[in-house]
Amino acid sequence: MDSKAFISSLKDWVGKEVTLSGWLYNNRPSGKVQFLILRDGTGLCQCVIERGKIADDLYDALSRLGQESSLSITGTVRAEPRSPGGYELAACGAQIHGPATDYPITPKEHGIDFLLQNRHLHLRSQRPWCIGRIRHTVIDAIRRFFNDNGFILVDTPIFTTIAGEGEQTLFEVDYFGQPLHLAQTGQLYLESAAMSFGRVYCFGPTFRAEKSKTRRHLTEFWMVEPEVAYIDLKGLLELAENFVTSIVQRVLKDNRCELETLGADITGLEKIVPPFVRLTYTETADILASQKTVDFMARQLAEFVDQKAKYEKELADLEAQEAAGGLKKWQQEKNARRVLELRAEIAELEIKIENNPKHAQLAAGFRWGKDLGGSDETIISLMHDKPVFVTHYPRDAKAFYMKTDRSSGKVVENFDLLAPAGFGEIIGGSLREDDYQELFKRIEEEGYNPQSYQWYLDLRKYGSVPHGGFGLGVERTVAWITGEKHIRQCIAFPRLMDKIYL
RNA sequence: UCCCCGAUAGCUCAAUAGGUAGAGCGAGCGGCUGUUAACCGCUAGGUCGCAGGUUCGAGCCCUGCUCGGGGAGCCA
Repeated sequence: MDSKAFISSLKDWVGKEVTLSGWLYNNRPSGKVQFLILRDGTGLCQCVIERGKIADDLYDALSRLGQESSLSITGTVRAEPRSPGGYELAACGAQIHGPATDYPITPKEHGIDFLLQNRHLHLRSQRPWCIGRIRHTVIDAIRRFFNDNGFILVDTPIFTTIAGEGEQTLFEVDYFGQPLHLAQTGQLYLESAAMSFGRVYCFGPTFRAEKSKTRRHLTEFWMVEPEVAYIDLKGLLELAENFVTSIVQRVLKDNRCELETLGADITGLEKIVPPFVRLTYTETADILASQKTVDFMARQLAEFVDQKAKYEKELADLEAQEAAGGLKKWQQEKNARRVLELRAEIAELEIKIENNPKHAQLAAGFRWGKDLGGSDETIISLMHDKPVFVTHYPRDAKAFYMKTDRSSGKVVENFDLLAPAGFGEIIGGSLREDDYQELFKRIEEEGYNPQSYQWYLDLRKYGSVPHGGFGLGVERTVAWITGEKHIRQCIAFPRLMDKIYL
């Protein structure tokens, strides 16, 4: 008797006969035995097919089967360290469902454009699979954290009339003849819900028409936003650090295997526990313009140059070996692979070497009053191995709804959270201006029409309370945790500036 | 909107100083009892992004365009 099983639970089936259904990941046939790697969505398993144990014509059909053909294999489970998941299947039967030929994505390297053109298939590959599973954990941890801490979920509208940040980064839509735009934040709606439930959060897609072609930007991304009544900035920072810590700890617990496959910095993630670093904007500005940063950037540059020289030497050595000849075929192959890796690393370093002086110059020229740029955030986050809160930005550089710090008048009670090791911003948040007159003034200063904000102003008219919240970008969080360089890999179907593949 | 880089076989990349295009993978066929992006042999596969120009001769040099990558601004 055989039973249906999933690869992730094979440890419970050792010695028993089961049927696995999935897709062919790779096949290594030989005359008398073939090793067939099956993936079923829960993992990879090596299936051993011996000639004689199954019908000859089935054996031959299997050996000719193309990558990603769908099939079921029946066999006995046994522990086998040489199999990807630690267990293998000694096959006694198989059924081919959908043979595939010429699957475009091979086990070799591909360029990013090709992979995005084939994103519908690329999702089956190891890296997207690992990242997708971690994303699932991150989202589950987010919901659990808020649900377990007394937050009520409020779904805010996607078609909206109201702008959170500046007015220029919105996607306009024609709503039965009326111009509307896609939500770039649920925050303003959430503030009114917080006055009902006390602690609320919203979680959904967010749309921004920013023309940013960088590895940190998508035009459609997922953001979770908590909003809390009766909270001060100190409380908000504590909430944020407990929140981020809970996400990281959950991934460490549930997805260690995926993190290892991806080559993520697990020891770095293990350091993510409260308290995080706290800096004010003013302190940050001083650091950026200081000799410390000049030295830091110089040291970074020297490291890059040094590393590049090392890679170049290795590359030259490999090429010399190649030219000398006499290498075994497999050694040539291995070298060729390393050469590709080295070229990619060198290209990456060249970009860093090129950007370093520009970023150093931007930092050195930093003057109080400017918003922190992406490169400035990178520098600060590179200096720490824990997340960094930067608080109290200049009022003029920030959105109208942020609460002016009453002790200075020039800064707002806000914060950004920078993920460590150079990743940069994953959270932006603030206390909200809760005084009617102050808020009205700010709306006018920004040139907005107060009438559009009538209901928002109402919240300050009827029982206003100190309150605040923040937004965490899911893809950025996933990219930081997984060590993925580009956030387009952290969502199944990314929307990029000027580009939608599928 | 601005700055930098790139486009050669289905894929990833080579082509020294301008001299009529190569490798690996993938595909097809054959071989191999345990492989780990297996290995060995053979076969097929290219209008060098597009349009001009320089030259006896252009993948390589020049101009324009298209597409892609990275970065600045802005931000999650």
